[in-house]
Amino acid sequence: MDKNRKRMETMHRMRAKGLELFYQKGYHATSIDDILNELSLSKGAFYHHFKSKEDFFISITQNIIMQKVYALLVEPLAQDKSPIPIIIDTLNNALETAEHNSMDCGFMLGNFMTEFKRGENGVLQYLKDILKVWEINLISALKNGKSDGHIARHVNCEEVATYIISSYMGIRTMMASGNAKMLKYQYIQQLKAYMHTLEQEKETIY
Amino acid sequence: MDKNRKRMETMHRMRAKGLELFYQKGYHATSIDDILNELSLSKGAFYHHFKSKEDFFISITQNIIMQKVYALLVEPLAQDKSPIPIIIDTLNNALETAEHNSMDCGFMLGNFMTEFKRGENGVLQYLKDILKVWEINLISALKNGKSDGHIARHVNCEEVATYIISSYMGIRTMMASGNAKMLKYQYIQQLKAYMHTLEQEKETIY
DNA sequence: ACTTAAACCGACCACTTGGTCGGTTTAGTT
DNA sequence: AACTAAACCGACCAAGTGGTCGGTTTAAGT
Repeated sequence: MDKNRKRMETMHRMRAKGLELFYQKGYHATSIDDILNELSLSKGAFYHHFKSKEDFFISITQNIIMQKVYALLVEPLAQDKSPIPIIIDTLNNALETAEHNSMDCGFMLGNFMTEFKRGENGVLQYLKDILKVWEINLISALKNGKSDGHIARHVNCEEVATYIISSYMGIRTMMASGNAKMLKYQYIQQLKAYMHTLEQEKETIY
Repeated sequence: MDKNRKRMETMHRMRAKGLELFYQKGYHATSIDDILNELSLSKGAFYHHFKSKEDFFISITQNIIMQKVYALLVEPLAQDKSPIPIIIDTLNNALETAEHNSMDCGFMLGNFMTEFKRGENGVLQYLKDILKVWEINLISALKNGKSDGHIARHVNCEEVATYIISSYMGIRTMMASGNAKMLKYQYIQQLKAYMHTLEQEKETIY
């Protein structure tokens, strides 16, 4: 079935360009025609593949945004060493990517959560679910670090995960408004300081 | 001139309702008619007082948002004791307000900065300026704390301010998506832990 | 009472929006 | 080559959108 490949290809092109524009200009400020014009595709093609603008966005969320979050923030956590340097490196790398992307517009998940904050809308739940995956994996990495003696026993991993996520979401928003390089440096310095306070004191082990 | 009072009154009603709706639904998703209908005012009245939707929003920014940020985040910093409990209390209080407001939709400044992130737009600058005021006052409070021996000399106040602001912006975004109470608790616990690592060790003074 | 200038009204405009639909092209199947 | 079903086109629509403008009401100054 070559038809099916064509279908997938077209849908993917639409999703990729859709995400690009939604991310740059926001969901409400981006029209379907904006996307279609850049792809030289028609309304007919769009509504053949997606049943509405919202459905389209949800499809982007689950197909592309989810992957990006996994690749950038979740998978790097699965290394077999102390979670403290792992988390620092992961966030540092994520910010690096952002800093050197002149089109960076902040943390996708955070931006869209802000735009879809009004309750009833189904979209918000999908975004929250993805964030939850990150949170769970962060907590899990921290707990493993505790078992392995890298993190002090008194540390509350859930609290730490929340604190890390909040600071990351915030710094990404701030970086999107300019001065990314300095903000990133300042953030990472303090993240390091904070993370190292979670460390198991070496002396107390022996 | 009673005319002038009338003018101010009407403009203020428009701004207040405008901010309410912009904050709830977002700038692009809120039409001028939405605002006007709730106030039983007409397009004519609106464009008599404001030259455009954007001008209207800027006016809201400088008249209301700025005041709110001052009252909630800047002025409380001006107390004559260690900045560590001051900052903790200030943020705790700001989150308290948010938590008990069922209509809470996140950190206004952060939300609007996200929505206006595309450069050219003049609006972003006004928002950034307000955030800058908070930052400067935070730094200043921290530096005073250093002079007064409450904060260790090795602490980099600019970095700390950035880290505090980023975490606050992030947690507000997260709280707007539900579970506010627990998130607030977790955040404050870790904020305390972090802030206390900045403390001047009592022993070293004597 | 009359004037004047504001505050305000609401019909109107050009334009854009998300979405529809009858039709045409394209590519596998027989 | 004929058939079929998909992928795709583009004109069209109703419902808004931000913004305009000629007119009416209101209230202060004289």
